[in-house]
Amino acid sequence: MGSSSKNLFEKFSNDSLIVKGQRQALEPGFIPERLPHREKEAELLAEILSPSLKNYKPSNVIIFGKPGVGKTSVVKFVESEISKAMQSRLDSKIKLIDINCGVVDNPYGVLLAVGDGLLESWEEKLPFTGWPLDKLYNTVLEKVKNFAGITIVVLDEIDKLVKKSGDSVLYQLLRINEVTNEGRVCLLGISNDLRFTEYLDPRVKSRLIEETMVYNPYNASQIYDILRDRSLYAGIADSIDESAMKTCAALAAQEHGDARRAIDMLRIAVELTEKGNSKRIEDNTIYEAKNKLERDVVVETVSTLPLHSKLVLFSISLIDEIKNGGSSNMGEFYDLYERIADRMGISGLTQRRVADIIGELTNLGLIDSKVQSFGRYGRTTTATLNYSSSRMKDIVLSDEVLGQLKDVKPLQKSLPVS
DNA sequence: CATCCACTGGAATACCGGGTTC
DNA sequence: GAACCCGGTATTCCAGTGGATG
Repeated sequence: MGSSSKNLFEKFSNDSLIVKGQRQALEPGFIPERLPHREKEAELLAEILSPSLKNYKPSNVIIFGKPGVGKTSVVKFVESEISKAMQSRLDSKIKLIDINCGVVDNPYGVLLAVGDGLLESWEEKLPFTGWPLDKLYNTVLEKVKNFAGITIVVLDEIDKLVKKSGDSVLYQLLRINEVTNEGRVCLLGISNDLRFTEYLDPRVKSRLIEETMVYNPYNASQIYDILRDRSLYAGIADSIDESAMKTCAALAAQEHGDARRAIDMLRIAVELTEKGNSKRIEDNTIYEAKNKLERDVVVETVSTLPLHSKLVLFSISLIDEIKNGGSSNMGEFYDLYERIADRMGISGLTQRRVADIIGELTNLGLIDSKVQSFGRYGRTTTATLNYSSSRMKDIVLSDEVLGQLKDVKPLQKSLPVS
């Protein structure tokens, strides 16, 4: 590489022309001290959880709301307030345990996280696999008893956990309070999906959902206030056009009132402006940022796909290409997929599995798919690409292993016109 | 209303990482 | 430390099902 005398990081560490405050205020994980338009929610949640300060078990709570409506922020905020309040009350014993069920979505993992959360500093961590579940459960139970305080378990994206692994862990955690009086467990669930409770056993449901809160999407002016607040933290308020901020808020409001998205857009707009050595963020910077964000999301999701999913996507792209944007059915893309896998010396998955992969790709928004029935002639799943086939191909082919497919063309077999 | 294709749910299998037992 | 137990994950295997059309 270059051997310039400059330090590699020099050009990155220069003071920004735009960001004069905390840059983290524009990052996804940032928890501000103020929560514009969520003050009441934070207060209510604090009220619900307040018995814990007096060593009583608070009601279990579920918070519902679409992505980016401040659920996690409110919870994190209230958590930190509880921690602060605890310091002035020596009589309260509270343990806060955060579990992201998007990452940990199986019973073992959840129990493990609770157990590890209750670990005394000198204790060894629990094994992350190997133990029978009941043994793990019993150790966790012991730890709850030993702690003899209020253990608040926050289950972010709890709907994912339930959809994947059922409600058995929830049942176990809830049961702790019936098995012992030394130490209480309080569950706080956060869910994107209003209907996930349908998957719950009625007994779990009634005990888990003692309180519910529903957070509504933000409207444009609320998002504007949030952006304004963040831009103050980040010290960029002077560098951004009023109308750019409004545009940013309006764009995000259109998409389900997702404040996270608005902040992402703002952050990218800042980065673009810095790269362009410009000093002001204007309307068009926001539009650029929006495009970049969308591109990045597609690249990110496609490039992290498992090999076979990529192959399936690639097959659909190829067919899309030769059909000039047409959709393809299971017969077509499965056939092609098998040939491609064969050519790479990989054994192809069964059609059953590919059907599931189609479902996954559809959930990710990369393709659209639906089952079509042709009556007497059976039925099939048809898939349509949501992005241009050339772009999709490029992204898939950027995979190390898949680069060798650059020259692959689908054999021009009989492709029935739909 | 039978028919046809493949969709679909669930059980079965294989494999992995890691603890436990003797 | 070999053999076995345990739970998780990925995939296959199999049988039952769906639904428009002819």
